[in-house]
Amino acid sequence: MLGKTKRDRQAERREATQAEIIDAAWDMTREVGLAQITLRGVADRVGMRAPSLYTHFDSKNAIYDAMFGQAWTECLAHFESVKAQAPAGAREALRFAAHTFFDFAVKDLARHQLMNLRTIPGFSPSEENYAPAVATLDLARELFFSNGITDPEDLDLYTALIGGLVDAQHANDPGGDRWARLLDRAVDMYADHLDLP
Amino acid sequence: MLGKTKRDRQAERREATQAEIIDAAWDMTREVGLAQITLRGVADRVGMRAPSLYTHFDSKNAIYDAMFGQAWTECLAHFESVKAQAPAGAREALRFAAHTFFDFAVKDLARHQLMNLRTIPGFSPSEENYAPAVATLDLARELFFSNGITDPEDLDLYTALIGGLVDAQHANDPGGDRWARLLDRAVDMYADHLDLP
DNA sequence: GCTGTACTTCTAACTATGTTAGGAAAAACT
DNA sequence: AGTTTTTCCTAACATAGTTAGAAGTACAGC
Repeated sequence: MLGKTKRDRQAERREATQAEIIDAAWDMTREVGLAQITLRGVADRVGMRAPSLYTHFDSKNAIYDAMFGQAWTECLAHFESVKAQAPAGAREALRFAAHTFFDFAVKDLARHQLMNLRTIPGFSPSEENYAPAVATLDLARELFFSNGITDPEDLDLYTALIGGLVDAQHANDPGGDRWARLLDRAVDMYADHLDLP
Repeated sequence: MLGKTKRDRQAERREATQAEIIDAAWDMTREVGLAQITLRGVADRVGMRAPSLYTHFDSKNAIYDAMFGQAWTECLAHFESVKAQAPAGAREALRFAAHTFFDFAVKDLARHQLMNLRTIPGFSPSEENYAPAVATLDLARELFFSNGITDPEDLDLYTALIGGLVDAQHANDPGGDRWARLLDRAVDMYADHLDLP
């Protein structure tokens, strides 16, 4: 029997090519840095010439946009994959979430740069590729809710706190742990502030 | 009577020209954004052609470097000018410092971007122009010391906390106050954590 | 006052990069 | 088989930072 819906080989190949292009873009990013990738370099890695990339992406920023979406989709998937392992107590849950995010951010600096820092001049994510970032935050919101933390400002304070530690670590001691080791203390401070058990 | 040391008109003019150039660079920054300034644009504003700037600065990044130094020098001066107004209690002093820094950062986003965010690809400040940033942090360290907070980790946590709020405000709600209004709460949380009166 | 030296600015040009125009080749459809 | 659509190419443009080398300017010493 044939597949129910006839496969669209053309669309499949197109998607595969696009995936190949962003993979190549990540490759080059890890070699030369996020801002230093060039269309000619990316094209080389997939055996094309630069202008051909325009068949698949409207601009260089559109490539960044796709990378942004992919990174946050990964992040969302990661959070969902460890969601079940979240411990029971509110305090422990917040600590777990903090570590999950922090480790993910520190694991790949270029990725973190694209996801969380406004580092590419002129680039801002499209609505479409911003969606998984929103979804990830929703997941955090959910976790907070299920632990009785419902005030949006509480979550804002938490994200600023954890984000501040990540950024400080990234900017002032990359590869080290000067701020990483403050993470548990920070979460405890926050949990105490909310009178969590 | 003549001045004791003969004036070096050449050096004077040179410095004046350099100052004019960074002023023009700030001008253009405020019009088009920090990353979008061009040597030709800056040169135009001082009645020159782009290559002439190389008589005064080694590269575009050297101009950013000078701007960086100037911005932190301003910041240091600002901190020193309000230092005397710092209130007596430790908690109040921390709150005062937080507001001073936060307001300074939010007042000029481009400046904050250059001072605190790694936003210009390939640029990192020279030792020389990083000095006023270090001096500013020393001032904070001093304030902490004089309020009995001596553990370096305590200061690290504080800077990450305040920096996190600034960055969150800047990235997610520029011009608004979604994180700005959490500032006092954050400082109180921190002060409670350190058992400050 | 003239002249040589050092400094400043200029024009012309190079290189790298994102991007567009328009045509050839490949694939898909009828 | 012929037509259309899609993909990729070459050629070229515009903008940017930067370099080379000539022309102009300021000033010290004779």
